[in-house]
Amino acid sequence: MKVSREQVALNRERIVETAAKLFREKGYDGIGVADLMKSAGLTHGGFYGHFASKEDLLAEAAAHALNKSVERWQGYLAAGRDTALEKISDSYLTRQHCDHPEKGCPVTALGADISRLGPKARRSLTEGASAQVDILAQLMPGEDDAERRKQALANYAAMVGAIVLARALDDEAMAVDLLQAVKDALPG
Amino acid sequence: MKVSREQVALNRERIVETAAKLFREKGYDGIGVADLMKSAGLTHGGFYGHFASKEDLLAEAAAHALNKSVERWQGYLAAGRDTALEKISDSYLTRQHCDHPEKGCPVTALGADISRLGPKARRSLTEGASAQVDILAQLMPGEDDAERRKQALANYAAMVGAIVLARALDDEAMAVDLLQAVKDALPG
DNA sequence: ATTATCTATAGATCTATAGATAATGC
DNA sequence: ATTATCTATAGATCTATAGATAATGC
Repeated sequence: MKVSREQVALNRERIVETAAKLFREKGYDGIGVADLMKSAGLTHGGFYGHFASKEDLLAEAAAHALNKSVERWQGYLAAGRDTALEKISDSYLTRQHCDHPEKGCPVTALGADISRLGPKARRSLTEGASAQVDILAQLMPGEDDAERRKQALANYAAMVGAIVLARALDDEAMAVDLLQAVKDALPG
Repeated sequence: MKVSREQVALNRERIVETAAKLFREKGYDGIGVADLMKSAGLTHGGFYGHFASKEDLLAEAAAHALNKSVERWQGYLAAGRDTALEKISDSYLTRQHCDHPEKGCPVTALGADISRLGPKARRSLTEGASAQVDILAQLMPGEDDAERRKQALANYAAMVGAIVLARALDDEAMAVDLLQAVKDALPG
């Protein structure tokens, strides 16, 4: 039942990607290690050869998902500073994002869970959020870097809050209004 | 072991208040019915005489906590339209609020959990959030009601996002910057 | 007599570990 | 020979229910 080193690496990556999806969809406590490994095509007991604990996996899964998000924003930035903010906002502030947490921003789906967990998971989230704020800061108006970073922080908070709220609301019209209000409040 | 009708009502209220505190502190899945009842000074089995399910209790606990928050904001509003927004922001956008989710805004502590639960819990959150947005709308600049509501929605999202993010961050300085950035972005 | 709370438990989870198995890689 | 994954299980939870108990309120 041993597999090649290459397969080990693929299995580990598969566990991380499955976890990134299922944790965002169901929350940290909403999916167990056994079901998660089953989704990844492996058995329960094999998990602990790859990770020391479920919490360690969350830290890695959050980092993985945040990295992909950061890379996408960097792509928007590289494609042109004048359209990047619009691309970010058009992908982030949508019903599509609300309806698919499993593919969306880990901060909105897992922020509250992570705030109750240990330093590893919180570090992953902090690094991802910092990177996203840094990108936003390059797209903000402002006299100096400090002012642009301040604008980036405030607008990032609004984007995160809009998705958390819109997902929890039982009022479709209000959710749509909320997304639009935050979109229209962005600079530019 | 039967108690008076008055005591029944007090016990029920005690369960709701204990739940409002513990759910916000530990998350919906972070506290069990047995421990919750123990904290309220009752036994596990007694719970199901008061509530049909754990999820029903969350809906009631969230409504209870949101009502208290709404009443506080209404108090600020009644005390003077010119200082109300500052009072709201000074109580909401603080480290104190970040450090004490058990006494804080239920949207920030339970929004992600509630978005995965049934209509009762989501309805409670929607009604509370709507009431808070209505209050904020009265404190926003703008030509007409629609414009003020739009401002209120965007600023409410920023406040919610700031707390969710600041709690999850592993970087004290960044958390403080974030709270200040949202505070400074409020109108007035 | 009614009923709110109690004790006890069913049945289903959960994380983590122990030891067996079998394929890789020296 | 080493080791990645497997099966099986320990031990601790979890929600919800059944039936006993004892105090209220007719």
